[in-house]
This record gives sequence, structure tokens and C-alpha cells, in this order.
Amino acid sequence: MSTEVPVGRRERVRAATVDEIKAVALRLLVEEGQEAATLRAIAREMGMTAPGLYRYFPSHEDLHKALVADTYDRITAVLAQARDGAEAAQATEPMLAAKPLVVVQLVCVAKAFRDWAAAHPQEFRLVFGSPVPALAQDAEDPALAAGNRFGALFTEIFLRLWAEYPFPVDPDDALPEALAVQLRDYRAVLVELFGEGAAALPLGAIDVYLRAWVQLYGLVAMDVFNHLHFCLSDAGPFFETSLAAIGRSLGIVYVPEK
Amino acid sequence: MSTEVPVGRRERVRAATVDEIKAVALRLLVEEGQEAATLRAIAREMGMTAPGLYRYFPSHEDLHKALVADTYDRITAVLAQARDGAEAAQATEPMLAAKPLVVVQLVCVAKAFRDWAAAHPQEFRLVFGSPVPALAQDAEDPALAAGNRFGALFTEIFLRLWAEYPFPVDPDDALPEALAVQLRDYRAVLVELFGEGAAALPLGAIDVYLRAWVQLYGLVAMDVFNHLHFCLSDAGPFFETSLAAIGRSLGIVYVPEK
DNA sequence: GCCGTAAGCAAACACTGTTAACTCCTGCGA
DNA sequence: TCGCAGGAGTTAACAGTGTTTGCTTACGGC
Repeated sequence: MSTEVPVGRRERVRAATVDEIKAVALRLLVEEGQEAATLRAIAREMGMTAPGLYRYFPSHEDLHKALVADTYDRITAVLAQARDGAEAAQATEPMLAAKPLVVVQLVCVAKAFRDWAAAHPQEFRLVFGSPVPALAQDAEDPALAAGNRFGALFTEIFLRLWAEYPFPVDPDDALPEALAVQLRDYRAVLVELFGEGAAALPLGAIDVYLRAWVQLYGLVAMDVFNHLHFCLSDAGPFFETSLAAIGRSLGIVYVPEK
Repeated sequence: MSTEVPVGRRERVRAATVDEIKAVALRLLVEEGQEAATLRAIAREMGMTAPGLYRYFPSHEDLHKALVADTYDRITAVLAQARDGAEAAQATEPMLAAKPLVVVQLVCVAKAFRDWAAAHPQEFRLVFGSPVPALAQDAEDPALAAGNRFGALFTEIFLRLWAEYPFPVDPDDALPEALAVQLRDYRAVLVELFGEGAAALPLGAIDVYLRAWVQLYGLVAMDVFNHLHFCLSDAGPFFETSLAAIGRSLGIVYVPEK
């Protein structure tokens, strides 16, 4: 089952080159902007020529997708770290001391997400910006898979939150039927991913959860994309009150520090 | 005060050409995608050559900005129409019949925004996609001005909603001070734009209003950018329950049809 | 030690935005 | 009505883009 990694040095240096290409491309993208990461610039930086890169990536777009996947994984790792550092945060911030661990984890991850986005706007654009794989539901698209892993990190915490501290939601039949069928399908996916525990989720809870995610995304995206500049010079404090509002919708009491 | 429009036919045909360029560029952008709207393609479509376009736009980017501004204005017009058709909607949809006019207007405009975005994804990307003017707070940037007019349409309705049906909010001093100062500045802008009536707005109301806008944006953007496809095949019904949630935060009772 | 294969390169193609120099036509002022 | 300035539009060219083709070279596995 384990993927055989026999490999003579041939494919070892090859893998190293692939990594270098991605590293250089990412650096250019971050430091000089999206459109500066041209094949010739990357190659030049590496002391080679553009067509050589085609030995490693079939097209510029594929390289781009690889960067997206990698970035997804990097941010997922950052968020996982924030989640696992929740206890430590509890010790530091008095605000969080009295709260259940899973609540603290959710808050820490949400904050880490915003902090990462604020610190890495170019990479946030790369991953969450307009150009979406669209109909590329290839399933084997590594960027899509990485995106799913990213989402799963949030979902896993939410499922634990619900298991430990369920909040009141409307009954299933209060939802529009057209939405209910979609949420049932998605719940089946969750069962697939997280086990039978998810089967007991009320559809209303999923509805609320998705809305929380939409709010978090909207908040961070508008900040990074400067769409809040018309009213706020620094979205940080506004993120705090918004986090409190999102928490409220999930039955969490979170009071931002003043 | 009225801008003198003397103009011999010289500048009349010039204006017509400018309009044609923008129309062709927009059509290409909508039908063939963002990157198909190249100068040569536009010129070819018009029976001329690319350098000729430089008589009308100093660069491709300026043409792009002009399209953004025009699109802002177009969508603003659509939303204004939806707002002004609120009474008619009240007569049609029983759900809205009993509600105050200003509430119906808000619902109609929000729905019209989503509908427009769903029907014009390319144009939505053009305006709300990642590439933001950034630090281009030129003030005389027509795209920025158009964006402000767009936002003002929402804000005007909100101000009337607040005047007629204020909802309970936290007192000003419950907000983090770092946020309060920004909201005070923004309130001053609102007073500038909408008159002294806005001066009485509690900061908490602005906080809630901004969050409602962030939610609406996040919802529509994630839909258009396909970021909801991992859980929803059609975001329409989810938009309804989200609209209800947003309304609730504004003290509005809106029950989506089942 | 050979040899096949992978790596990398130079040249070229079809594009892109943009500039310079030129021609032509036309609407305006006298 | 005429002459002409200036605007409109052209061709040619430059520097850049992603990508393909054919070639050489060097090295790792047999």
C-alpha cells in the first residue's frame, strides 16, 4: 500500500528541482506580484531557460495549480498549529481561560486564518482570489484535494463543538426543501469523511456552520482585497467584533478585548 | 454648473467611438472571458488596429478601469430599479406584503444584487474580483467614485431603516476603542454624504451594518467564485436563509419561502 | 563501459501591450 | 469657399509572454 519510494538519485535530484522551481515561483509571486512569476523569470533566477521548465511542469498553469495546492497545505499546517496551541493560548489570554477547549480552538483558528491572510496577502489572493478551478471538479486535482483538507480542519472542529455544545437550531423541515436536499447530500459527505457521528447533525446546524464560514471568508477576503478601505483603515478590531458575532451564531460567547 | 456640451460633430463621433470600444471590450470580456479582451481583439472586432485605440485610452489598464466604473454604474442602476420596484414586489409576493416599505426595499436590493451577480459572473469578477485599486485612493478615479455611488445605495436604505425601525445595539463604549475611532470617522463621512441625520447613528449600528454588508458580499462572492461548490450545487436557497439571518441581525423578520 | 534517456538549450511561432513615424482626411476658422 | 492644423488611423517595430520543435550533452542504470 505504501507508495514505493525506491528511487535512484535520478529522481531525487528531479524532485529537488521541482521543489526549487516552486520555491522560486512562489518567491517571485510574493515579492514581485502575481504576474511577475513568469516562466522566463523563474528560469533566469535558477540559471536556466524557460523551455527547460517544461521537463517539470506541462504548462505554466499546472505550475500555478501546484503552488495553489502547496499554499493550501501551508496554511492548513499553520491553522493546525494554532488549533493545537489552543491550550497555551488559554493560559496566556485571560479572555479564553474559562472557555471550553473546542471553543478556544475555533477562536484561535479563525484568528490565525485572518492573521495569515493579513501577513500573506499575495498567497491569499493566489488561493482564494477570483480564478476558481470552476468546473474542474477533477477530484484528482491536487489543489482541490488540498482545499478539501483545508476545509476539513474547520469542519472537524465544528463537529466537535456541536457534539460537546450543541446550540438550538430550527428543525429540518423549517428549511426550504431545495436547501434541505443539498444539505443532506453534504451531510452524507461529512459522514464519509468524519464517521457516523456526523449523521446526527441537524440540517439547520450545517446551515449555520456554512454561514459562519461564509462570514469568515467574506471578512478576510474583503480585508485583503481592500474592499473595506472605504470605511475602515484597519480591519483588525472589526474582525474582533465580527468574530464575536459569528461565535454568537454558533452559541459561543466571545467578548473581544477592548 | 451644467457641463457645457458645445461640441462640434468631431467630439461627438469621438464619444461614439469611445462607447463602441467599451461595448466591444465588455462583450469580449463577458463572452470569451477576461483575458480575451485584448487590444488587438477589440480593434479587430471594430475593423481597426490596436495602436488606434491609444487615441482613446492611454493604456489597456485605463480601458479596464473605465469598464469597471461603467459596470459599477450599471449594477447600481439595476439595484436602484429593484429598490423602486419594492412596492410592486410587495403586491406580488405575499411574504413581503405586511412589511414596511424600507424593509422590502432592502430585501429586494439584496436579492437583485445576488441575481445580477449570478447572471453576470464575469462582470462581477471584473468589479469585485481580487485586483483592487489597492492604494489607488486617487479620489478622482472614476471607478472608485462609481464604487462609492454603489455603496451609497445600500447605505441610504440602511439609514432610512435605522431612522424608522432602529434595533437594539450595544452602547458605543462596548466597542473596542480601536474600532470606535474608525467608526466615528466613517460616521463623519456618512454625515457628509447623507446629512446630519447620520450623526445620531450609534457606532454599534454601523458595526452591525458593515457586518451585514460583509456577509452579503461574502455570500455572493463565494457563490460566483465557486467557493461553495464543495457543499452546495445551487446557492440560491442558501442565499434565502442567509438573507433571513442577515435581516435578523438588522432587526428584520424575513422568512424565506419554502 | 556502453547506451538510453532525461536535462537543458537555441530558435522559432503566435501572441501580448506599447511606441514611433508616417499618411490621410476632415472639420474648423478665416 | 478654401487652407490647413490636428486628429484618426496605419505600418513597423520592440520587448515581453507561453509554448513547440529539434538538437546536444551528460549521466545513471544495466
